[in-house]
Amino acid sequence: MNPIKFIIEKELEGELGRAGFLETPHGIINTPAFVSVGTKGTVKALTPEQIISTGAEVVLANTYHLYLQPGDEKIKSFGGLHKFMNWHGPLMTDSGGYQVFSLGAAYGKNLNKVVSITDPSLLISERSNEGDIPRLATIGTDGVSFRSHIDGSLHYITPEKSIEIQHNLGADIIFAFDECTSPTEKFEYQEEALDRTHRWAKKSLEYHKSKPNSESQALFGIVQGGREESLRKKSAEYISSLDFDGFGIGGSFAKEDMETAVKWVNEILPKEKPRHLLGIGEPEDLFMGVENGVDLFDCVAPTRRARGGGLYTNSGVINIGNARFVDSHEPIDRECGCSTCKNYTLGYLSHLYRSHEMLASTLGSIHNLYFIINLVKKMRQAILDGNFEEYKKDFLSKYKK
RNA sequence: GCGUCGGUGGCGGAGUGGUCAAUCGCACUAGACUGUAAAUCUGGCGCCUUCGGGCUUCGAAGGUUCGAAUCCUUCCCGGCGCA
Repeated sequence: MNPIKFIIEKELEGELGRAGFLETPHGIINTPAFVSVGTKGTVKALTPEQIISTGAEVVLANTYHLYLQPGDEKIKSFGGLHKFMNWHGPLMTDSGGYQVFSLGAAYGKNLNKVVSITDPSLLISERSNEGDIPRLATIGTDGVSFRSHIDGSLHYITPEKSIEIQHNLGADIIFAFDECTSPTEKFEYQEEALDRTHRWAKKSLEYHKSKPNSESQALFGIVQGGREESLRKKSAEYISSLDFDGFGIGGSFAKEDMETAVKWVNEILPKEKPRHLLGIGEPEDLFMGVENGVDLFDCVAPTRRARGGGLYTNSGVINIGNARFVDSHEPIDRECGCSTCKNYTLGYLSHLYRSHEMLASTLGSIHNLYFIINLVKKMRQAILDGNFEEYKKDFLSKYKK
């Protein structure tokens, strides 16, 4: 039997977008949904009770990080990650594929998940001028060797190993091991990396299906292919030909390529299975994704930004560290219904932030997660109500990037 | 009063003849952040600037020197010790 069930309630007319829900062994996720990121088994600065208070329905943890510390066997001995972290709702784990990128090609460089191709320094293939900074991840044929960023120890992760770890962690939805590539890579490299991701996808799936965990844990295959139309389509076709329970759309994007990549892929992926746009989550990108048939998003932005003082408002992100908030008696956003906005002033948050109090991170993360999660919930409702386009226009006209 | 050590940019604190508008923290200020190497990182932080540079600074005033935050003299202020 299938570990998850995906139901589409309504579709956007003339578009790929849809609203529905996803049943998992630990509860329902209403889609489209924003997944809060809890890499090391904790959404930084928040207790599970506080996570729930933001409206979050699902959390995404990370295979690589938890394997290194405290170890997947350890977590298994505590009854799995749900119990270990006291999150009893739907849980996902990423495969460690992103760390192939962040600790590999992107390590020590000015390369991020979303880059601007207008930055000329990034147009130089990072593969051509190696040497200065040693990578922590090196790609081999069958897997990736990682040098632990914690203690320097060496670890080799294969698709099978990634799935084995994810079985021990026990999340409801797990991901195939993939290679996230940079958009600055040449076509030849993208093609080579894609072949590898496809081989790894097949191996991930075969290993998963050979274990009883496949009864209780869903496995999503990941589409890659960089910014190349031919590769994206080839990947979407290949990954959908395999018996995955759902799909991830991966890759580091040039901002201007994101929409086309999502479109190319979602036009091909079978519509009856859920799609997760990996690591994307700024407001304008969420609208783009929802409109183009993405059901799930995750992003570190709300929690990471909060820790750095960035807070979402309906008119754009503000920096709580700025001098103009010191004397403000206003909430972050008058229209926000989160507990931070209901109970605290910008002046107080400014004080907490300036004095490096940890409550600044907590209150900021509650607000940011609430803001983004609710933004996607409103998009979902707008699809159901048939006014998505109006809602999108209204929001984006006020929101300044 | 005598002796002694010290007075550097908002603060702490380097520097002890040129490469010093002055290392470094902190504070301040602005920016970045998209499957978390991230409670992180990057700029700016005397004044002016056509961004080449120009101008005024290291308790105060004199002096030595081609050149002084750095050496000398006197004064002012502070710590400590002895009376």
